[in-house]
Amino acid sequence: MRASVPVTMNGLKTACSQCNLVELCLPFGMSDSELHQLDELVGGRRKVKRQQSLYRAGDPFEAIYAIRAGSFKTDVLLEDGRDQVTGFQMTGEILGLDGISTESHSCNAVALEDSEVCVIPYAKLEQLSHEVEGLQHQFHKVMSREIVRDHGVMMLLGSMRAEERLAAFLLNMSQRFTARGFSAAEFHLRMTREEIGSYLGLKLETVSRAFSRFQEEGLIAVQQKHIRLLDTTRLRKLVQHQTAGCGR
Amino acid sequence: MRASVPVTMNGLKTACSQCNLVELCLPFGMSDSELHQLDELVGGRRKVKRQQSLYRAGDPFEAIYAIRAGSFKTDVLLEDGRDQVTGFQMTGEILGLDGISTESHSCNAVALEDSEVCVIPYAKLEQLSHEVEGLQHQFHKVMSREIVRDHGVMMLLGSMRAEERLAAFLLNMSQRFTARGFSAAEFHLRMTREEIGSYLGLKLETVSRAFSRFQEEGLIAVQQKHIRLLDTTRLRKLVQHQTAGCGR
DNA sequence: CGCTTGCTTGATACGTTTCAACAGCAGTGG
DNA sequence: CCACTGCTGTTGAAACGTATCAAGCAAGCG
Repeated sequence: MRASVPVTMNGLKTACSQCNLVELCLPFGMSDSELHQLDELVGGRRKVKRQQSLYRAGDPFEAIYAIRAGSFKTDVLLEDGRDQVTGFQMTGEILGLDGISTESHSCNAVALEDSEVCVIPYAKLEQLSHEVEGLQHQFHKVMSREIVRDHGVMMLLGSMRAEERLAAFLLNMSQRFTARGFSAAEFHLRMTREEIGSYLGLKLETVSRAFSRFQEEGLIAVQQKHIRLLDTTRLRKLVQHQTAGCGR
Repeated sequence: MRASVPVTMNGLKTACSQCNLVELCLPFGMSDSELHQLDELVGGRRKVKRQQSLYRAGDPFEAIYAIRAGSFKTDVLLEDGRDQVTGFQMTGEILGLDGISTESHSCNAVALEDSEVCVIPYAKLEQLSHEVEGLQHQFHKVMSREIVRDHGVMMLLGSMRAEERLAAFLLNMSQRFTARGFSAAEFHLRMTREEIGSYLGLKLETVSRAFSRFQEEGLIAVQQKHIRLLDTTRLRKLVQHQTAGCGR
């Protein structure tokens, strides 16, 4: 067993075994003894200020990142200026998996608020995967989960209407806040209407209108970025396309 | 080194070292010696007839599949009957990665023509990943590539118009046929207009109209499912949104 | 305080869906 | 062999949802 645990400049331990996010993060489900074997996994921490990027498309791929605090968005840019937000990430979630395939990142990861990540050098992850039973499997699960989530977004973008998309988005957010010990019914969105719109394949005005409509109908209470879900049952029904339906 | 190589009922070898699809498939980039270590990887082959499914959403996850011959689509179904094609897969591509996360499949994989896959038991893959340097990394690349591809589809669904989507689809198809040694300019689509539409987030009529429009403008020649690309340059420009653009 | 940024709301324009009719082709069976 | 049937694809006209353009409001900040 190792004697020392890596320490950041500010003196904080970076060991997974000391982290309270284990059950949300890469080491989920691993035994205590396995957890201690991961002490070396994290190369260090990195702070990222709001609006700054953790990595940009084209950057060489060297590490993946576990969000320790704060939140991020990932987006892809087209030459003509259009961009598409491909996801929002919260604490415990893993960033940078897109980089493995070409050894350079294919999207930008931008902090939505002042944030901090654990840097997990990919070489170290591969190496430890050989030694620590369970790490490999857990890592595969993380990647697979990202694929499944992306399929969900494709479903949303490909076959839902504006209000259904927003309802699905809000319920997804609520569920993820809940998993982190926050209120399921009341939360603060860190992203702008434009970013939500980009993620949902809508213009910001459409997002705004959908918010207003939900509020009129008593489904939610909106105050800028602060959201309260008032009727999750009806919200859930919306996603499943109760409405007679036509248009797109 | 092993003496015997697994053999299917019809007497065909299932070893990757004997397969002509290596450079498209999971073992891509591996050394000859590594390749021989993979002889045990493939548990067997399985034939899937047109319209039949390789696995269905909810099925327990046990193996991933490498397409040996033929092609597939994957799709997700919503309770209300709507479905979304999440991808089309060709020879050498890997199916079933979505199942790792929850240990059960989250989508359906349906053969677009009579096809055959190599069954790769996931337990065996995990085990061999420990032994064979390079397999683990290659597998990660395959998963990462799927994530990157999905982001591309999200971009397409979220911020392109009908004709841009179809152009992107055709160019993608062309590129994949080329990688398999087929003509880049002339190919046969295995999927219906409805399936293309579902994948692109459009109705089949819209897909049909876009095909007709491309034909009128001399970009392509369409005969049912047989497509000839006549002007890939202009097709490529279309994707990059040359058109002034409004609407969605 | 004026400035900027993010959000809301309205009127109009546009692209895609919807509904509907029809054509082409394959498979079936009289 | 040729109706018959079902499936896939094409095309047109109208309806609908979302984008666009534009104006105004609220909040945050130097």
